[in-house]
Amino acid sequence: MAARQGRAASVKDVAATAGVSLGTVSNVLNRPDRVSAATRERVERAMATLGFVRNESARQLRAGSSRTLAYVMLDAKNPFFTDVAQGIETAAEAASLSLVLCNSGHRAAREQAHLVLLQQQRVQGILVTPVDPDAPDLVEVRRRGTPLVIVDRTRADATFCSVAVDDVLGGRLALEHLIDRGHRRVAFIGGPATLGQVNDRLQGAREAWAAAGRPVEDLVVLGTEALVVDEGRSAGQRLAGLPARRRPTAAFCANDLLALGLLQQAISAGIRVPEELAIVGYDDIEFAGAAAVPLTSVRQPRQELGRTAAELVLAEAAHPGHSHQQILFTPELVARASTQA
Amino acid sequence: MAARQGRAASVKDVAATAGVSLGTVSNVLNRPDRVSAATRERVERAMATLGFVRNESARQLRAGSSRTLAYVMLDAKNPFFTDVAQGIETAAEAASLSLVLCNSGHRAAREQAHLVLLQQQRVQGILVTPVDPDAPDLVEVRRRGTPLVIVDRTRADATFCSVAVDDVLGGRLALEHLIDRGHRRVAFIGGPATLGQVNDRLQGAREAWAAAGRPVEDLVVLGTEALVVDEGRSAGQRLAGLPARRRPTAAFCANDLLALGLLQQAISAGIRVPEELAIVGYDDIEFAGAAAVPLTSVRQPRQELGRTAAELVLAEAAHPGHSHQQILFTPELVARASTQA
DNA sequence: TTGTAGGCGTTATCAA
DNA sequence: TTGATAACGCCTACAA
Repeated sequence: MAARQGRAASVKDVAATAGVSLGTVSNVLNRPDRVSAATRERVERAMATLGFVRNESARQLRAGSSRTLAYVMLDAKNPFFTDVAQGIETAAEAASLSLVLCNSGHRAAREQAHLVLLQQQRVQGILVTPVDPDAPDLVEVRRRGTPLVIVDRTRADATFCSVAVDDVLGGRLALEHLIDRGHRRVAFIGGPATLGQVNDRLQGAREAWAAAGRPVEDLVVLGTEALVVDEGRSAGQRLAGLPARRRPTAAFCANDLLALGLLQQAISAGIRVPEELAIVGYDDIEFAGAAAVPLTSVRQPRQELGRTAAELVLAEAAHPGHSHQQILFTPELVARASTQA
Repeated sequence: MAARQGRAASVKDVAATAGVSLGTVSNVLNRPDRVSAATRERVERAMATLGFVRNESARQLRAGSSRTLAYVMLDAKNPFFTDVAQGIETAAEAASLSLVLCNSGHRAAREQAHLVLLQQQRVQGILVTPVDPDAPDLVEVRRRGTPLVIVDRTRADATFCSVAVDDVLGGRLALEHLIDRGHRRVAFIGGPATLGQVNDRLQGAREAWAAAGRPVEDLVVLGTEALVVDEGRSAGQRLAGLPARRRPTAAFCANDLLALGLLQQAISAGIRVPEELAIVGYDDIEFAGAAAVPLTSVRQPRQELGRTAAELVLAEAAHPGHSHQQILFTPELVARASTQA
């Protein structure tokens, strides 16, 4: 058994069973070339029989810092964030750091608990998609010495590095696409308005609409309680309830879940998509292309977002005095059947 | 600034600036009642100004074990596993442990690397959905002293605790449902056959079919390369290509992604669901209910799976000599529009 | 109530 | 090539 009376085997135990000194064991581990082949083999055999595993806490204590990066996700069940995480992992792997994932699930208290834990673990850097990007907690993290980068949000004051996607531009792209296809009456579906992303997308939509010289009242805004499928469905019902001449021929949804709900409602009500109702979503989640009518959507460069964030946090770790950058990525419209007959 | 010449503030630094001894600082941290209010406040102020953060490595080194549990996921992008993770998190939180998530992404080497790291970190226990449940690596983990429980898989020899769902039963439930609804010719869609889960579901389907006295040849098996949307689509094309009198009136797909692909293909080919083709999926992923035609599916108790696995690993940590249990959960059929006219 | 000392496991330096 | 030793930061007896 590996554990001798409850505690795992240590270098000392290995040294004892191999009949060498503790320093020699350490050399086998860290500079094997300094050890003669014979002793090395004896030590390695001892390690195998004892089931020796290096104690990372002790290493880290000695080294003063860990070899890990952390990402505190806003919602582990949202594919958007898992894609971002994958991008981070790529960069972490390249820097031979390991990545630990934490999930706040939209709960500020949980996020804070994770942040404390991660600082205590002396991670090299923290990436976080915060519940509230303007929370003062984040400043405290950096003051205490851990580099921190904000992902998919931006802070009003520019006191942090951050990477995000230009949601205003995304909204503009969506509407320009619909305008190009000849729609003269369009619905924006999304909410609550307190979400920065929703607002930005709506603002972009309005800008494009105005730029095309269309009257404001022809861009109908339907609010939702949340960005979920159900709300898309009920928005669809409200849409269907409008008098025919006021009814939009196209809808731009603030995310794909809303769009899928809307699509489902339309299909079950016998409304043809895109002939009678064109739909544009946002996020281009995996299921967007797999929907009954494949969904046109605004795609964000998710993996790249993560990769870049990881690089920023490493840069900050290397040069603590560096100046903070707010990087804004450009979204891209992916046209599919839901907007073209 | 927190860091004095690169290194973070330690209890010693706090003691120095507060003008007390190191032991007193430790007491403020761990038994505040033993410290007079006045000194405590002085110490706390010192901590605040220095930006003191406990060093978890040092604590852990002294304590001999960490307060964390780990889950090595097979695929972080699959909602099934994130649900399982959420169940684990619930149990971890209840035991006031924190959970770290790792992702193997179906890569054995990556899984192994994670396992090594986690052992080095002296996590209290490891939960893993392994790339290969019969791999010998897993035995080595336990031999080296870290409790390990297998999630959503079972090992041929019963040398580990494991929690999984009865896939044979799941297959049976799906077919019984279709038989109940009068279908006399049914397709099973799924593959590759090397996946244990696929085989089990097919076996269950066959059992139910035989039990209903239906001829073997009326259960048509359509193989797929993988359990993804695209494969479901192409299976749908093969299905449509069958001569009308040989064409099944219902399909049981080995997972929901296949079912969504099949549904999409059917809708675009103008086949009515469920009137001309009934569809049953498996997993009941979030989008199953949000599909164009809401999908009947076999649901697995995902969160409960995770919760139970966490409890098992904690039990094993508490009683290293305990006997291993293979827990098999019961799936449940969720009937929706895709099978009822 | 506060201070002192020893040790957790690892690594690196220095001496043999 | 190998061995002895000190140090990383924290916690807890035990002593004052």
